Amino acid sequence: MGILATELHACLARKLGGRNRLSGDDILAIESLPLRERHLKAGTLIVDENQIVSELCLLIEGFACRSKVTRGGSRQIVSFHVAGDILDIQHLFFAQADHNVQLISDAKVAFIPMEPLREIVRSRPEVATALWRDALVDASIFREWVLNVGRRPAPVRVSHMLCEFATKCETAGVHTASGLVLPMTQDHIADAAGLTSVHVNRVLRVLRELELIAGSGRAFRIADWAGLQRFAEFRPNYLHLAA
Amino acid sequence: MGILATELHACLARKLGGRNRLSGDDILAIESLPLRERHLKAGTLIVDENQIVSELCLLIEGFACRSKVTRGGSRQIVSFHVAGDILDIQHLFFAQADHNVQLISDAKVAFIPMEPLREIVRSRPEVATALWRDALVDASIFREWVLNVGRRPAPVRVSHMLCEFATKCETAGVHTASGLVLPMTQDHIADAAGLTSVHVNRVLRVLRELELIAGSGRAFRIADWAGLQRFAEFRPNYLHLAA
DNA sequence: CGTCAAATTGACAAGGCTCAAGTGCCGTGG
DNA sequence: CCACGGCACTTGAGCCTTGTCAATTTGACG
Repeated sequence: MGILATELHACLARKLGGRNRLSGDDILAIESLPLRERHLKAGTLIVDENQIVSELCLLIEGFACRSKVTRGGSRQIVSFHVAGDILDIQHLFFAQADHNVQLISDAKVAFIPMEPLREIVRSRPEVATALWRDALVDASIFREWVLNVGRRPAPVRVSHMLCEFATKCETAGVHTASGLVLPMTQDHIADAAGLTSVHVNRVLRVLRELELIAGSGRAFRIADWAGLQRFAEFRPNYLHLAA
Repeated sequence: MGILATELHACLARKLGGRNRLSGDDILAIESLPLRERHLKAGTLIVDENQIVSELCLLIEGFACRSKVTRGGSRQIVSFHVAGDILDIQHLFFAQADHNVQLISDAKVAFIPMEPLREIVRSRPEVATALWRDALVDASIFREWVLNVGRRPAPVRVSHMLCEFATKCETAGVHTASGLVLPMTQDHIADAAGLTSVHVNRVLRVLRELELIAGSGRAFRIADWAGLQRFAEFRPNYLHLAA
């Protein structure tokens, strides 16, 4: 395992320890997990729908998303992920995947075999609780996405998505919200918002005209963080960052 | 607790035992939970957004939904629930609610105080696992809803929703899929599908013309279950009913 | 038989999609 | 160092799905 592995374990321990009280033994158990590190290219499909999954994937560095596809072939992204996120905890219980997990940028990930993890979950309730809680936050975010995609007009919808992403990035320590540089293309944003990339482009232009964001292409930044949040009706409570 | 309480406990035990292996002690622990039964009227708000929640609610009989509301006041229903469903397990970990839970029909529910439940979760890993798994199924359904609302045209979207609801009803033993009588109004369907009730009405007419459903108003039934599933591109894998 | 909520229908408006063309950027190879 | 190719971004025109507004009908229930 060595030095490198320790860094990865630390990432996991930080993630789980953050909002939970883990004992020293809990941390030790986590650090004893075997894990396999990989550097993967942008676009790599980590989990494919219907695939049988036997490892958990932890995102150490970079960005990823989960998506589902219509029979007609249109894609819907259902979540974005940043460094520190656990990508498919559900496979602790479901062998077969019901969605895709794909890298948005080049990334560093760690794979953990399910079996030892299941053992820890059985023997260490606090660790199980920490993972469970994390999954519940995910679920809360999905609910907000249903609302966002179902009921908000495109400009608000896209802004809301940007606010959430910026907040996740800031929380993960990737960068500050106001300096946001998006790893995703307008196609990604479109697939996440349930819009076309053409329309996302137009919406971004409007946001630029409102001086909520500035710059062009992928390299834009949030020009007015408070204003964008107001416009997006963004209230981060559903991210359950506190407590 | 007596005879009546035993029936409610049985409901919970059945729900959790179904896809999990619970020991006799696990069942005993569940049956020792204090619970409070209530008969409530259609429309009752069980959980209000931002409210502090200290009890878990189990739906024994009847139908419920969870919803979120836009600043502008439009409502998005994020899930429907049938007899046997656990309505807000997330409050094991989050005191503050991030969405509403409301009854669609008159219903019988049971409230379980969180503290004894937390104790069981700490001491009985198998019970915790069963609850956790249930929450992961919920999350999977939310993902499907994001896809449904984000990427499917209205007629397919509504059909898909009907298929899911019929399947949940059948699984819960409420009635068979083909004899479905909806407890919800077209307003509910609209708020769930991210459409207007006017448009839902038009869509239902189309489905009737296609002879996928029959009857009028709320009292319609599925006329062609296989056909409706095909039309809706409904694949129940995301409900994780097996294994 | 009156009342009220839900369902139904029509006419019109609009937000977002499709199709299509063009631009800018960046990495690669000559 | 420059030319080329590819990919993402940008913009325009016209269409279509869905929303809005408003009136009417239906059905359940007291």
